[in-house]
Amino acid sequence: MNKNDLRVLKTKQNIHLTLTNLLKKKPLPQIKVTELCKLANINRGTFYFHYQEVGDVFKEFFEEIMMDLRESYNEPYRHTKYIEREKLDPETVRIFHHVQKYEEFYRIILSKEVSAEYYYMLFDEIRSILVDDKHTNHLEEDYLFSYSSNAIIGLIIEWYRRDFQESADEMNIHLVNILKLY
Amino acid sequence: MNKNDLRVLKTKQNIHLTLTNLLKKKPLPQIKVTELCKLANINRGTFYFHYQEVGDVFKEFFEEIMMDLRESYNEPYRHTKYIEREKLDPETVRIFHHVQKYEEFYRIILSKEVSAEYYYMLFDEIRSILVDDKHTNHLEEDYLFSYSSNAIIGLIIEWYRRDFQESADEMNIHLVNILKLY
DNA sequence: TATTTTATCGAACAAATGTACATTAACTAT
DNA sequence: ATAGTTAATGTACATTTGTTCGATAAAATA
Repeated sequence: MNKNDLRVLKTKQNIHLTLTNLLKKKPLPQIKVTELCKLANINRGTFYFHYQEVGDVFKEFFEEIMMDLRESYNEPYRHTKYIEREKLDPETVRIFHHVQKYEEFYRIILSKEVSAEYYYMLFDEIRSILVDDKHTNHLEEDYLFSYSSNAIIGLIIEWYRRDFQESADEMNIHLVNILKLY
Repeated sequence: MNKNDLRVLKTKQNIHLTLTNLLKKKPLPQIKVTELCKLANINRGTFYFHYQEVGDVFKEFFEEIMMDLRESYNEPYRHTKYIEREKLDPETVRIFHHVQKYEEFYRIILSKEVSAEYYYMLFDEIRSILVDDKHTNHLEEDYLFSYSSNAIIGLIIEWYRRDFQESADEMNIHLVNILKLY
């Protein structure tokens, strides 16, 4: 299977587009392979040639989102000459803006109906970003990274459950307050 | 459907036992309704009379675990609205001991293959424990609760990924160190 | 004990899954 | 432009799902 083959590109692009449209109408777990293929006008065997389940298509969207997440985090560092930081400065955190940008996707990622796999993909991404900031093999800090990463996701979960009504800037303020006060 | 009917009790007990045995052989998502019913010697229609999917049976196990969690969650969380550093005593934090007690279940709950629903059930339980003694409608603290709850789950995730090799007491030390040092 | 209630069974059904294979059409490389 | 490659198709099949329904056996109740 050559991913540069025009037929493959065309098929995948077709599937991506169809899934995007379907996601506007119904939640991910309710979208069947049969339905997706019928709407995309491709053979069901073709789908199984590329993927195992509908969730695998969504994972390809996920990759792009995680790239943007990483870029969002590094963004403030590009505009400062003080690259070395002892700690994450909440005021420079862009993660909430990133979530807002991909709000519709995060509504799916954070919904309880989907596989937990997406959650852990998000967790791993945030965690590795924190780790990259400060290289260490110390066990205590390994736990700290998992603690901090998931704490931030905890804020995102709360934000999601409040239907993203607050702005990303307000979320940053929440984070700063929590870190300063407690 | 009368849950006190002996036939119901017998059927559910049968299904519970069969699922427990199956979980020793294969992960939850691979267990089919058909397979479960065949082994339990019950009609598939009977299963659908009580549940919608295999995961619903697992949720009944979950209820018991969450009850034990609530009982295990003693000081220093009970009388504080957040994790207060000064009052932390590793001896009094029982959540890691609780996880260790139900280790085999948490291996399922925290596995990426299952539905995210279990994760949020755990999240909600821990969060409500934090909230219970401090009734407040203050927005800032709502976020703090979600932040703290998920931070602790972050530690449990890291522990799970290290195959629960450390003791519950050692996990307590990690938690205390993180709260004191950072 | 007799009567009523209802959980369970067995069978049937449409729909979706997952896989397999020969054929066809689209693409690549020369 | 041609030949070789392979993605995509169409078809088939066994399995699972989710639901329905009448019959039956087991339980509740009086």
